[in-house]
Amino acid sequence: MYQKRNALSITREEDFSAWYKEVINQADLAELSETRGCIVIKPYGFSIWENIKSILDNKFKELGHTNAYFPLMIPADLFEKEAEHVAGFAKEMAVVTHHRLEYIDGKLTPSGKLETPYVVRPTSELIIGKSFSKWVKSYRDLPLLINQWCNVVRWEMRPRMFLRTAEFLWQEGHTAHETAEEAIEETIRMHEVYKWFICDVLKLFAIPGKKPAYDKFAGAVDTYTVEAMMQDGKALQAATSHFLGQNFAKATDIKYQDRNGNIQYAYTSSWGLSTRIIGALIMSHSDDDGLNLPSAIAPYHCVIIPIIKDINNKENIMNYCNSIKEQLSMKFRVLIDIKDDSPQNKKWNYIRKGVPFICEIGIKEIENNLVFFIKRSDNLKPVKISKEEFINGFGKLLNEHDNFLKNNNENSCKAKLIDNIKTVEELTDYFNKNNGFARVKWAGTNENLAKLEDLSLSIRCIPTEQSDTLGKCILTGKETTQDVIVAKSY
RNA sequence: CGGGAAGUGGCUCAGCCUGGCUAGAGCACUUGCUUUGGGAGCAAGGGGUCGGAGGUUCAAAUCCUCUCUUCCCGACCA
Repeated sequence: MYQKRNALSITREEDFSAWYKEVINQADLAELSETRGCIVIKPYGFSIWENIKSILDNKFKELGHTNAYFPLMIPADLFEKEAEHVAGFAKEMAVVTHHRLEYIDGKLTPSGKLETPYVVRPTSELIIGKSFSKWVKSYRDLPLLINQWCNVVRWEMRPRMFLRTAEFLWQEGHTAHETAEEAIEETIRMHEVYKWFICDVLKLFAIPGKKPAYDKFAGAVDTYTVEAMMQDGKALQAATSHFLGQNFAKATDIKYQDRNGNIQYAYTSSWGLSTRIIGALIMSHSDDDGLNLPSAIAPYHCVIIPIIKDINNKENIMNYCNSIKEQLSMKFRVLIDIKDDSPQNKKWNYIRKGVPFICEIGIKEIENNLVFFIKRSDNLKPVKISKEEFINGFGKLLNEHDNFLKNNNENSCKAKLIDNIKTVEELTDYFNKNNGFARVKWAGTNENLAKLEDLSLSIRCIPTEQSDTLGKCILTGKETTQDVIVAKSY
């Protein structure tokens, strides 16, 4: 006798953004902090980030990059060197102006004003460029392939957990090259890495492409983006890679002597992925029962809940659980939850945390050499199979889990990917009732962009895969072959 | 940053309009007993000074001013 109910108290249908917060809350990923606009990433949430970090870090190293660390605070005047760059970030910089606190009238007051203020890095092109300028003398020093895992600060006006916080964690890769071709090649290589990570590893639905010129990174020549679609049809910029040309090399004086003995400016690239991707994971795979995680980054692949009704069976049951764990632990992340709590509570907690497989092991399983488990991704389907079958087939089960997530997400997103819109009127019509990605023609000029802004829409990217068919620009009517993706975004 | 809403035990909220007994409820927590394979029940118990500062008043969670924070819409945002 039970009532069918969801693990969360609110559904996506009722209120998507309240649901989003509830998923985070119930899965114990993060909480608001004492500091405005900043979150505390709790252990379970952080272990997801650690898994993300470890996969990407290995990939970066495989491709020849090495990690280094640069200062958190950047002399503010360094930003004067790159006009476009500073214009892009000036409005959201935290500025350090004092180096001391004093009690004045019983209140802690900043004192010791700095001659030159510092900004807390919003990104590190300039400070890293300054180091590069010392490290690069000859073409033999190139390419220089550096990555940094760190935090950055952008004073955002409207914070949202993981999606937009004043401080966030990310990696930023910075490279310097002899030629523009090599720097572009590197930019695209890293763009491809992100595409692989986002689509193949995290199983998100995303469209890779280039940013329109007016929307590229401040100071870049070209920006490549992976635009992921969330369940509500909105776009989330999941990772970007920038070809910086010689702009930052000139600003920070990265010069080298080329093969002919001439002094040249290097060509640079930069690329980054942040904790925002955790927001994308939540908004792509989670459901009304909470989080649902792809195996690559799930803190636990399997949680085993011992069901001990009779204390005399405890040892037998624990031995059985341990033997399953031991055999799976070679390849998989397994937890036996021995906390003193009811098995039902445990189960529903792990459902909300998105553990792919939750096993319940009691005397019935032992007597019949079985494993009872539920599949998180398959509508909490209960399954009973032999212990050997479970252990030997666990890799396959995880694959199924991942495929289920991928297909489920892909199907729901593809339904929101439309390509039959030809006019602003049709666009208005569609977005009045729906959200999604509209693939439309755009001639590439900045005319009439306000028509999109009025609909709270923007050009998310110029997809790498183009249809190469001729059509009329949705904004100007000019003939063009160029396809772009138009959507609302986070 | 503009418009709107809200801050009361860990969480969700009632009380405020019309100031006045000891500030309430549900969930969570603790203890005990009975339970346990689709979210257990009963009983007892612990925990809040009402975001902060100032003001009005004999008296403030309640009225006034300022301030901080959060949420929603927008602008902004690689």
